[in-house]
Amino acid sequence: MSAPADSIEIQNVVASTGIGQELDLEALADDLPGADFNPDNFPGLVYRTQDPKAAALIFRSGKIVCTGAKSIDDVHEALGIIFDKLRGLSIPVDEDPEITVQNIVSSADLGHNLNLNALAIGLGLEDVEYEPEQFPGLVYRMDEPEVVILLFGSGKIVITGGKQTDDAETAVEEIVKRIDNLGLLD
Amino acid sequence: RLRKWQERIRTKDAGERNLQFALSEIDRMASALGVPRSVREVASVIYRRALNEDLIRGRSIEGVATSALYAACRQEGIPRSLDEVAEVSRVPQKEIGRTYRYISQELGLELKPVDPKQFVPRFASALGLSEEVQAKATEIIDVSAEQGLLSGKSPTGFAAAAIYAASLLCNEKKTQREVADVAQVTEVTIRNRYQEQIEAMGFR
DNA sequence: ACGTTACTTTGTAAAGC
DNA sequence: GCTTTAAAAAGTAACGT
Repeated sequence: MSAPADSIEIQNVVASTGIGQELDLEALADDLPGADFNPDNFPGLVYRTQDPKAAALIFRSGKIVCTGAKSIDDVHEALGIIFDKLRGLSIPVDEDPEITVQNIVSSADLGHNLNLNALAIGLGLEDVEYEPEQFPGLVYRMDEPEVVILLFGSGKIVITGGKQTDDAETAVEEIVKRIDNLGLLD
Repeated sequence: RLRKWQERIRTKDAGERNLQFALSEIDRMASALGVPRSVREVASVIYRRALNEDLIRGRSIEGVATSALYAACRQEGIPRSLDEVAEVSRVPQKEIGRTYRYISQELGLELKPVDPKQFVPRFASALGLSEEVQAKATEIIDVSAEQGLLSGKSPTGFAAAAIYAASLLCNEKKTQREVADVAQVTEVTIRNRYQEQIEAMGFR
């Protein structure tokens, strides 16, 4: 018996932090190999780490957004690399900058095909957005935990909007319950 | 005082002109789409509700008017695809879709997903196909939807494939290109849905 | 008729228009 | 609202061969 919750895989973690120091992004763009900085398009400088793979958006204020990491540990590792790189450029970086997880995106597999039409009506049209002409997934906004779940006909799902590691697991257990109660888990 | 009053009148006049503009646009688009007067009236009601609930702030009048018409078509059971609605509107399809989702949610329209069968009479008659083909296409949609093939699929593509399959089965063959043109989907989509549907029907 | 690439949806922070 | 970044899901579309 493989529970759907066991199939959960974190796909992306978004976090924010700050070094407590203003930055000259023009100079940083020259000193950081591989940095992308197009102030006309976007005010942040984009810097990618290879291991772990992640992308950081670095702003003039010293605030940083890290995205693309596969775990919270990877977020800390990637940001640690960036902090050290900045220190290597003689930029003062706070001792242990606070890192806040803002969003965790996970995928999972319910192990059954889903009738999305029946599910849209069963879960309640007021809480559901299902417009297959525009997107093949059914969008379900859950209150507890406060996450958004995308459900597909294959039974594969995406859970996003959570800030805690166990939000996805709680959400999967809850959605399975609700679908099962509707008799829509084949 | 006087200035305040003049502004109220000016605002009221502007609001009145905007409403008239929106309603005339709904009328124009409805005519271009060939939908009955009843649908225009439903669209007008939806637009006025959106106006009363202040849903237009931050959105274009034309976008809300177009979305109201799109919603009205669905509510009345004679849906137009977003592509078709976008063709007669000056608002991009993406914005119509986004605005529709917003007003639908805010007004609690709770419209059920579009049923592919609702496109069959219109697409089939545009292709000059008989009642027999329409009945067959409807049957194909029912059978394949019951077998779970509809989830996530575009209603127009699903209907187009069923009409293509039915035209073959009834010896009134239309090419994939002809069906694709009236349904505004690609031949690739018709091919993919068609393969699944004939298998669901037990043909091969 | 393939294969590849790219766009649709969800969430989230950042600074500025 | 928009701009940018990341990742998954599955469908659709538009390329080129």
